[in-house]
Amino acid sequence: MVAEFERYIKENVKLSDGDLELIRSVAVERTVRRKQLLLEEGEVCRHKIFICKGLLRTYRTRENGSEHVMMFSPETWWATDPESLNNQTPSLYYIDALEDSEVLLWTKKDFDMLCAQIPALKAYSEKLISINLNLGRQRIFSALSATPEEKYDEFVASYPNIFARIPLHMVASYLGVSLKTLSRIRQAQLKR
Amino acid sequence: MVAEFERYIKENVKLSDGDLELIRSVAVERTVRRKQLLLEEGEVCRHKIFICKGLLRTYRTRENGSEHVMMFSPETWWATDPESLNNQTPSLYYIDALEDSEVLLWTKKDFDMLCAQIPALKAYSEKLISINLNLGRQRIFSALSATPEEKYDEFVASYPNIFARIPLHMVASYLGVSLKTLSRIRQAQLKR
DNA sequence: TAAAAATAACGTCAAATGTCCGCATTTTAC
DNA sequence: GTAAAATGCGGACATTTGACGTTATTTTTA
Repeated sequence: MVAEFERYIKENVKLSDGDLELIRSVAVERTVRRKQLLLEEGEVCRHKIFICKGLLRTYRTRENGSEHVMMFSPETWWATDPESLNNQTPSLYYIDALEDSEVLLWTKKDFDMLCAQIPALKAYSEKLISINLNLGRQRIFSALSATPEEKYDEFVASYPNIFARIPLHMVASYLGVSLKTLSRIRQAQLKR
Repeated sequence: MVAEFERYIKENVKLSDGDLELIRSVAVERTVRRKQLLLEEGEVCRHKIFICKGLLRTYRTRENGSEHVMMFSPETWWATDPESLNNQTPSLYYIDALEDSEVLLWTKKDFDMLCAQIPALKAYSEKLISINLNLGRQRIFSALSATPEEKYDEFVASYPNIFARIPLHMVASYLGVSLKTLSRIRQAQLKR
């Protein structure tokens, strides 16, 4: 399971063998079964999660119980609730597995230590944050300005790999439209 | 004009007198008239902007010319396009002044230098980024799950100060609803 | 101060969207 | 292997929303 992470991290961060060993030494391996939760609302998020294999979903609910998908995390991506993790406050999010998955976990304490020891990792971590910020902005703009069909097309084009692996009602939830609307869009596109 | 910034920064970052002087020495003061642009689509964003006085708006347009407000920045807030600033790529955004404003500007180069020299500033900058990330997430969740009326109520409650200073059609644009819908909501609330 | 622009409400109408329902098919779990 | 659950389509209906045009009022600008 660690092999996937090694490949990923070597591609993205220039590390000495010692650095890599250090990072690995504080990582915890874990397998997660489909539908299993890694984080629950109200709980304090304890880890940064790297997905070696599988697919995670981060979502949030409203008082009425409706679920709203914030993010999908397939292999070689990360998942966590940074707000809860950094501030040690109860999380508003759920993270669960859409497929049986293999993940690596780091506690905040250990990850902070790693960043302090390994400047290149710290820099990469900052880069990821900045990418996330941009993706978030893009999504807000899309939510404000795009039609449901445009949102759908964007999603399929941006995440073809993920798209094929998740049920449509979760795509709808991610896009902020009803499954009904998504069905209609797909029907209309089929007829062309 | 610098006085506002001094008060702000002293409240939030522990700085030596020398640090403060250094930060000030590379800042450029500028006054902006209402409707004037500080950043235009296609241009590379050159500055981090601190608003001492006034109100800025960051927005983006679609091919059809529609405007979508990403952010309002009143006094003691910041504005910039981090993506364009960091990567020196053409921006997708406009930044303009909704009121006659007074701002301080730092180039990326100078701000990077400041962060390298002053760890406390770097840390604060990171904290701001993380706050922004959380606000972005919150807004996405709201876009996905809230009704127009809930979005409106949230906005008024969260930014009462800003709300009173901007035209309703810009509130509507920020919320991602039409002015018509916003009018209806307000009328309905008046009748209660 | 007068003309022009911006702002926001309102009415009407058509289109888009959501909710609720059932149904068929596939997938999952015991 | 079978029962149960999940998935996704479709119809009917009510509601919401947006587009467009009009008007009144306020604000800006020359």
